[in-house]
Amino acid sequence: MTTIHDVAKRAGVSATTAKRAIHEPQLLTETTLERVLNAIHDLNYEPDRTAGALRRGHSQTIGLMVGNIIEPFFAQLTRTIAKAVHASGYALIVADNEYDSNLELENLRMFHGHRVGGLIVRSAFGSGNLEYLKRLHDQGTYILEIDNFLAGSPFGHVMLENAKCVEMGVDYLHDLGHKRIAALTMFDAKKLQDERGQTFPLAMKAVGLRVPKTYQRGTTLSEESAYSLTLELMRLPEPPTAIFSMTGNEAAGAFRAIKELKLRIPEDVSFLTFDDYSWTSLVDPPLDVITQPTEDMGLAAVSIVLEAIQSRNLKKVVRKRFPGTLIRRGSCASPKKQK
Amino acid sequence: MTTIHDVAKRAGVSATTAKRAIHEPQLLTETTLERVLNAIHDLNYEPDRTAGALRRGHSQTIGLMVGNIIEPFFAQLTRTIAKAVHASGYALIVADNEYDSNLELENLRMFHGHRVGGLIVRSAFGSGNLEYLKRLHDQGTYILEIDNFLAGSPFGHVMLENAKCVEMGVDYLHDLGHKRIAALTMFDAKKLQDERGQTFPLAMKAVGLRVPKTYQRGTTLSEESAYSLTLELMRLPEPPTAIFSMTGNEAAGAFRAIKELKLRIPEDVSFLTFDDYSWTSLVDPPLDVITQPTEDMGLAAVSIVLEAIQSRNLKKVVRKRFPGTLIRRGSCASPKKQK
DNA sequence: TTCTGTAATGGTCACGTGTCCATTATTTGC
DNA sequence: GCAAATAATGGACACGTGACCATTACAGAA
Repeated sequence: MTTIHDVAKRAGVSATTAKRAIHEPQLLTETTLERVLNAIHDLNYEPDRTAGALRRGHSQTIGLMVGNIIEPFFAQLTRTIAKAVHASGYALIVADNEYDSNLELENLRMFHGHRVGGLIVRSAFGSGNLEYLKRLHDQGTYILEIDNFLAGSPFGHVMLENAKCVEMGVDYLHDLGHKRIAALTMFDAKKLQDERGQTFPLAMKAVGLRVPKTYQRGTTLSEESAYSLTLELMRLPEPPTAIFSMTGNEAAGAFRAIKELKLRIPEDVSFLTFDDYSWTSLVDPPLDVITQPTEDMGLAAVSIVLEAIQSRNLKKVVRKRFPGTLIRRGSCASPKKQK
Repeated sequence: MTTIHDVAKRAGVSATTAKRAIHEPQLLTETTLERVLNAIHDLNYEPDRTAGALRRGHSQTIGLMVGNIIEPFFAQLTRTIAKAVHASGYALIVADNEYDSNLELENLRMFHGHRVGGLIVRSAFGSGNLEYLKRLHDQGTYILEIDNFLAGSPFGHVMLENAKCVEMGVDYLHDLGHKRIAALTMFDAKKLQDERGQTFPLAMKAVGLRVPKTYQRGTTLSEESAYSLTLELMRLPEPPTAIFSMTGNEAAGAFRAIKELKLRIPEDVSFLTFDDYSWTSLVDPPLDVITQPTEDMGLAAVSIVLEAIQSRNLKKVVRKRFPGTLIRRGSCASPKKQK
């Protein structure tokens, strides 16, 4: 394995000087610098970051824990974050918790073992791992939550303006004349700290509507559970005239169910969902969506984390919110048109 | 930072004994083992893997380089691989090359710097980085290609039976009576080492058909280029009666173009694509697809890489192929029905 | 008891780097 | 032309671990 000593030898300088060519090139003579850089190039030298990490106390590595990499929201986030992280010379270690606290804990241990400098985390529900996150922080890892945050969390976060978005959606449907609106979300909201689920009943109340008990059944955020919940909702004696899906993932299941019931959108039921996934504009009719500035959120997260690490200010807490945008494509209409 | 020495002190044993509790517990007395494990638990000790990596020569880390994390095929692959890798106590560092050799090289350097033990790579086209991969291998990283492989590559790979799948697709369309079949793929096949693109003309020839010059225009594998290519193809004086998309990514663009031209599937044009992405069964009509056993391929890749690393046999070359499956949903029909 | 073999535990060192302090070359001020 | 200041380079050491060798404890055979 080529080391800095090999480089130094070939360039005819000391190891310290060779190191400076990498970290503090302005301290070297032009000719010395060139000699070292040539040696680095000739030998294909690449500094051993595992050694650097040992000396420094943490690796030049950022951990990213998402809910489920397959969901386009997280895939997009991962990609944006990976790119930004690499641009700063850091590596990105990725894991997903599958919304499960136990799996999450295992992955947190893994991040701990690798002494990641920063951790961007989309926590599983349940907040069981907040203590471990605090320990990680005490031990030198900068923590930033993304997309949601744990109750009582002392850490910063980057999030969508969930409440405003839900209000926007409810207002939109209410203005169209809908009274029976069902949300696909987790309804056990107090315990689960899901802003969208928590806001929905409040937003309904604000426009003078209420959520029937029969609509208050939660999903587990999966496509399958949204599918079966939608089937049940639409078979009620008084089915909703509009369905408001709180994630793009659930939307796929709900859409499938509506198609299967041979219901027409928007004639029989209006459909609105979070997340502008590519399929939402390919289906018939194209769907109305509330889209998130995923890329901006990812870049913001990386810049917050790297700034904190590089300034060695692990105590800095940044909390940032991003607005969503409603895109109308024709899947929501006035219920008067409905039979 | 808690180290093994702190653990040893608390357990009243030497550091070496404490280490054995982790690596060779069978060598210790039951009571000694228990004392050490308790100390580990009490102190929340997590071994510093950066130190271990320095000593061992490589980190307990696998690198994964994919084309584009956003594409569901790679997202699914990433997830499967991440899970399997974590289960063996390794971490996964992820990067994507965006099909660009320069970006790929930067990421390879990053992997090199982190001394990854293994690398699963979906190379960008152009094979410009084969030399760097060979150097990485000489230096101690086990390399496995996935989804494609570079011309002249000495490494193992895990791939779909691309030729058989293309033949299957062409046979299917030919049996339905199609003569004018257009493929959405890269047509500069010799240079670009794309099995699907290379096989298509051969498979056509095998059933007595030929590919008109006007159909021999390539895409860049992106949704956008497939969109514009499809527009052009369908506006030809003799447009194809069937379109065969070689990736799910391109299928989205092509489908969008067909919809925009108000053409009906399958009445006006039949549509067949690789990759069973979730939207393909949501649109109207649901699409006929050739699906890949993505999960199996990911698991196979991880097991090959970990086996090689753990047996310290970096020279082992494994080449494994997986079959694709044709799923018929109604987007392909006999051209007789077409106007 | 004494010897021998094995089980159990302890000690030492190097991995390659980043940081700090020390030394040598060169320029500046008078 | 010489001291003082500054620029440029060199040397020493510790980070926490895994690998290897060394030592001690103990059981069984004579």
